[in-house]
Amino acid sequence: MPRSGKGGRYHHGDLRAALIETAIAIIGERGVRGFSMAEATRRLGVAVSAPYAHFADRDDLLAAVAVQACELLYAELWPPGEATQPPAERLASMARGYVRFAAAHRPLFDLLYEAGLDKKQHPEIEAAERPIADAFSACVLALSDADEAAADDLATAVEATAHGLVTLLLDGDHDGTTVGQVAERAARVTRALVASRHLLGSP
Amino acid sequence: MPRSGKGGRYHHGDLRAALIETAIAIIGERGVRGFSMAEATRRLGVAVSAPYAHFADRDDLLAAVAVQACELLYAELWPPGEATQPPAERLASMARGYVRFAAAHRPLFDLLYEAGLDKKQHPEIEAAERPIADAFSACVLALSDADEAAADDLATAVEATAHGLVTLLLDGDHDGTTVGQVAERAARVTRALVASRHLLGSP
DNA sequence: GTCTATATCCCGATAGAC
DNA sequence: GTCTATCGGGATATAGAC
Repeated sequence: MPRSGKGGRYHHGDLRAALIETAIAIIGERGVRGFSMAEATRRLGVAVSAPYAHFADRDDLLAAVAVQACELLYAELWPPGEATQPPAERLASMARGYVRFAAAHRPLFDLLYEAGLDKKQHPEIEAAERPIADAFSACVLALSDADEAAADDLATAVEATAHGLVTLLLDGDHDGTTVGQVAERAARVTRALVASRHLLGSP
Repeated sequence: MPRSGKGGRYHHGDLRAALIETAIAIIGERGVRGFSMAEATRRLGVAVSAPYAHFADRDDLLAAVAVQACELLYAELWPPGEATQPPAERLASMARGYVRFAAAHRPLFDLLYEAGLDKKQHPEIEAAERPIADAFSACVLALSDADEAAADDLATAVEATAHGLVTLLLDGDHDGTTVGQVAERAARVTRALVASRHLLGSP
């Protein structure tokens, strides 16, 4: 950690990036609600006012972290080279990836679903989420013979299941179950939903 | 609201209950993280120190609210007279009830899954959750020919799906979908999972 | 059981110097 | 772009009177 001595001027190479990194660390330790600008500046050894040269306010910094979270999630869901698999297996693979991402980057996962960020005021987040939804739609449409209503039913079911499994895992209901086991479970449930997708539609 | 005048002594009929009620209201408006003891006392017109005659600290009050939430959820999942339905329908019915509860009592639902309460330090909460898990197990075991592993697979899948659907609904991905529609969706996904439950087991 | 008063701490954000 | 200094606010929790 570069410091130019007590009280001296301090120039970080890239304070903006350092703030995002530190925010992730703090969120990991104390949760989103436990994050504060003050704590971040303390850890970096900069003045409390320094972040405001890079971010308008606390939410603006959290939004930047959220964007990074989306990019990482997308990379985990859609690894290069998987595009050749059949849609059902890609879907199961995405469910696995979702679980793995949440477990490996819990602070980021929590931020996305627990931060209460106003996405209307942070369109960057919506833009970063778009590719994820698109990757999903591609798989699901292929399994529904381009029937959009059926595709939506299946997509919602798979998304909800993966999300729900992760939540239950992270909230401590894991009686010794490992991340890998939960990921496999998500994949199996996804296959089961695909198999009985004809039951998912409205009557 | 009974007040004995500005500055005068104030005796609420049941401050403990009033605090729980007010906490629910505040959580509903500002979320769990937006709740504070100070705000609660302000709304009730009592001194900031008054709650400490009934609760050790902020978490202790939130734990009491969580217990009440569990009782309400249990009542919604297990309405009297439904015990006679076949297990699959009871299960679908519970999924519906879960969605309805979350939508109707969002502050309480959020508290249960977002509060980060240390359940080890609040065994009352675990005790209040027990009946819910038990009601669930009863349905699922009947559908699995008493195969405990299979029962656990199905239970986890159904729980996760209902939970995930609710989360997606509450987090704003409802493009005009109503609570009733999501509840029906949860019921249908549950039936689909029951139908393909043979796919849920580990290989 | 409730009040008044207070101690202690943390936070977000800004102004102005350099 | 970063620092120093500061304002204004809100939080939890305790002590002691009644």
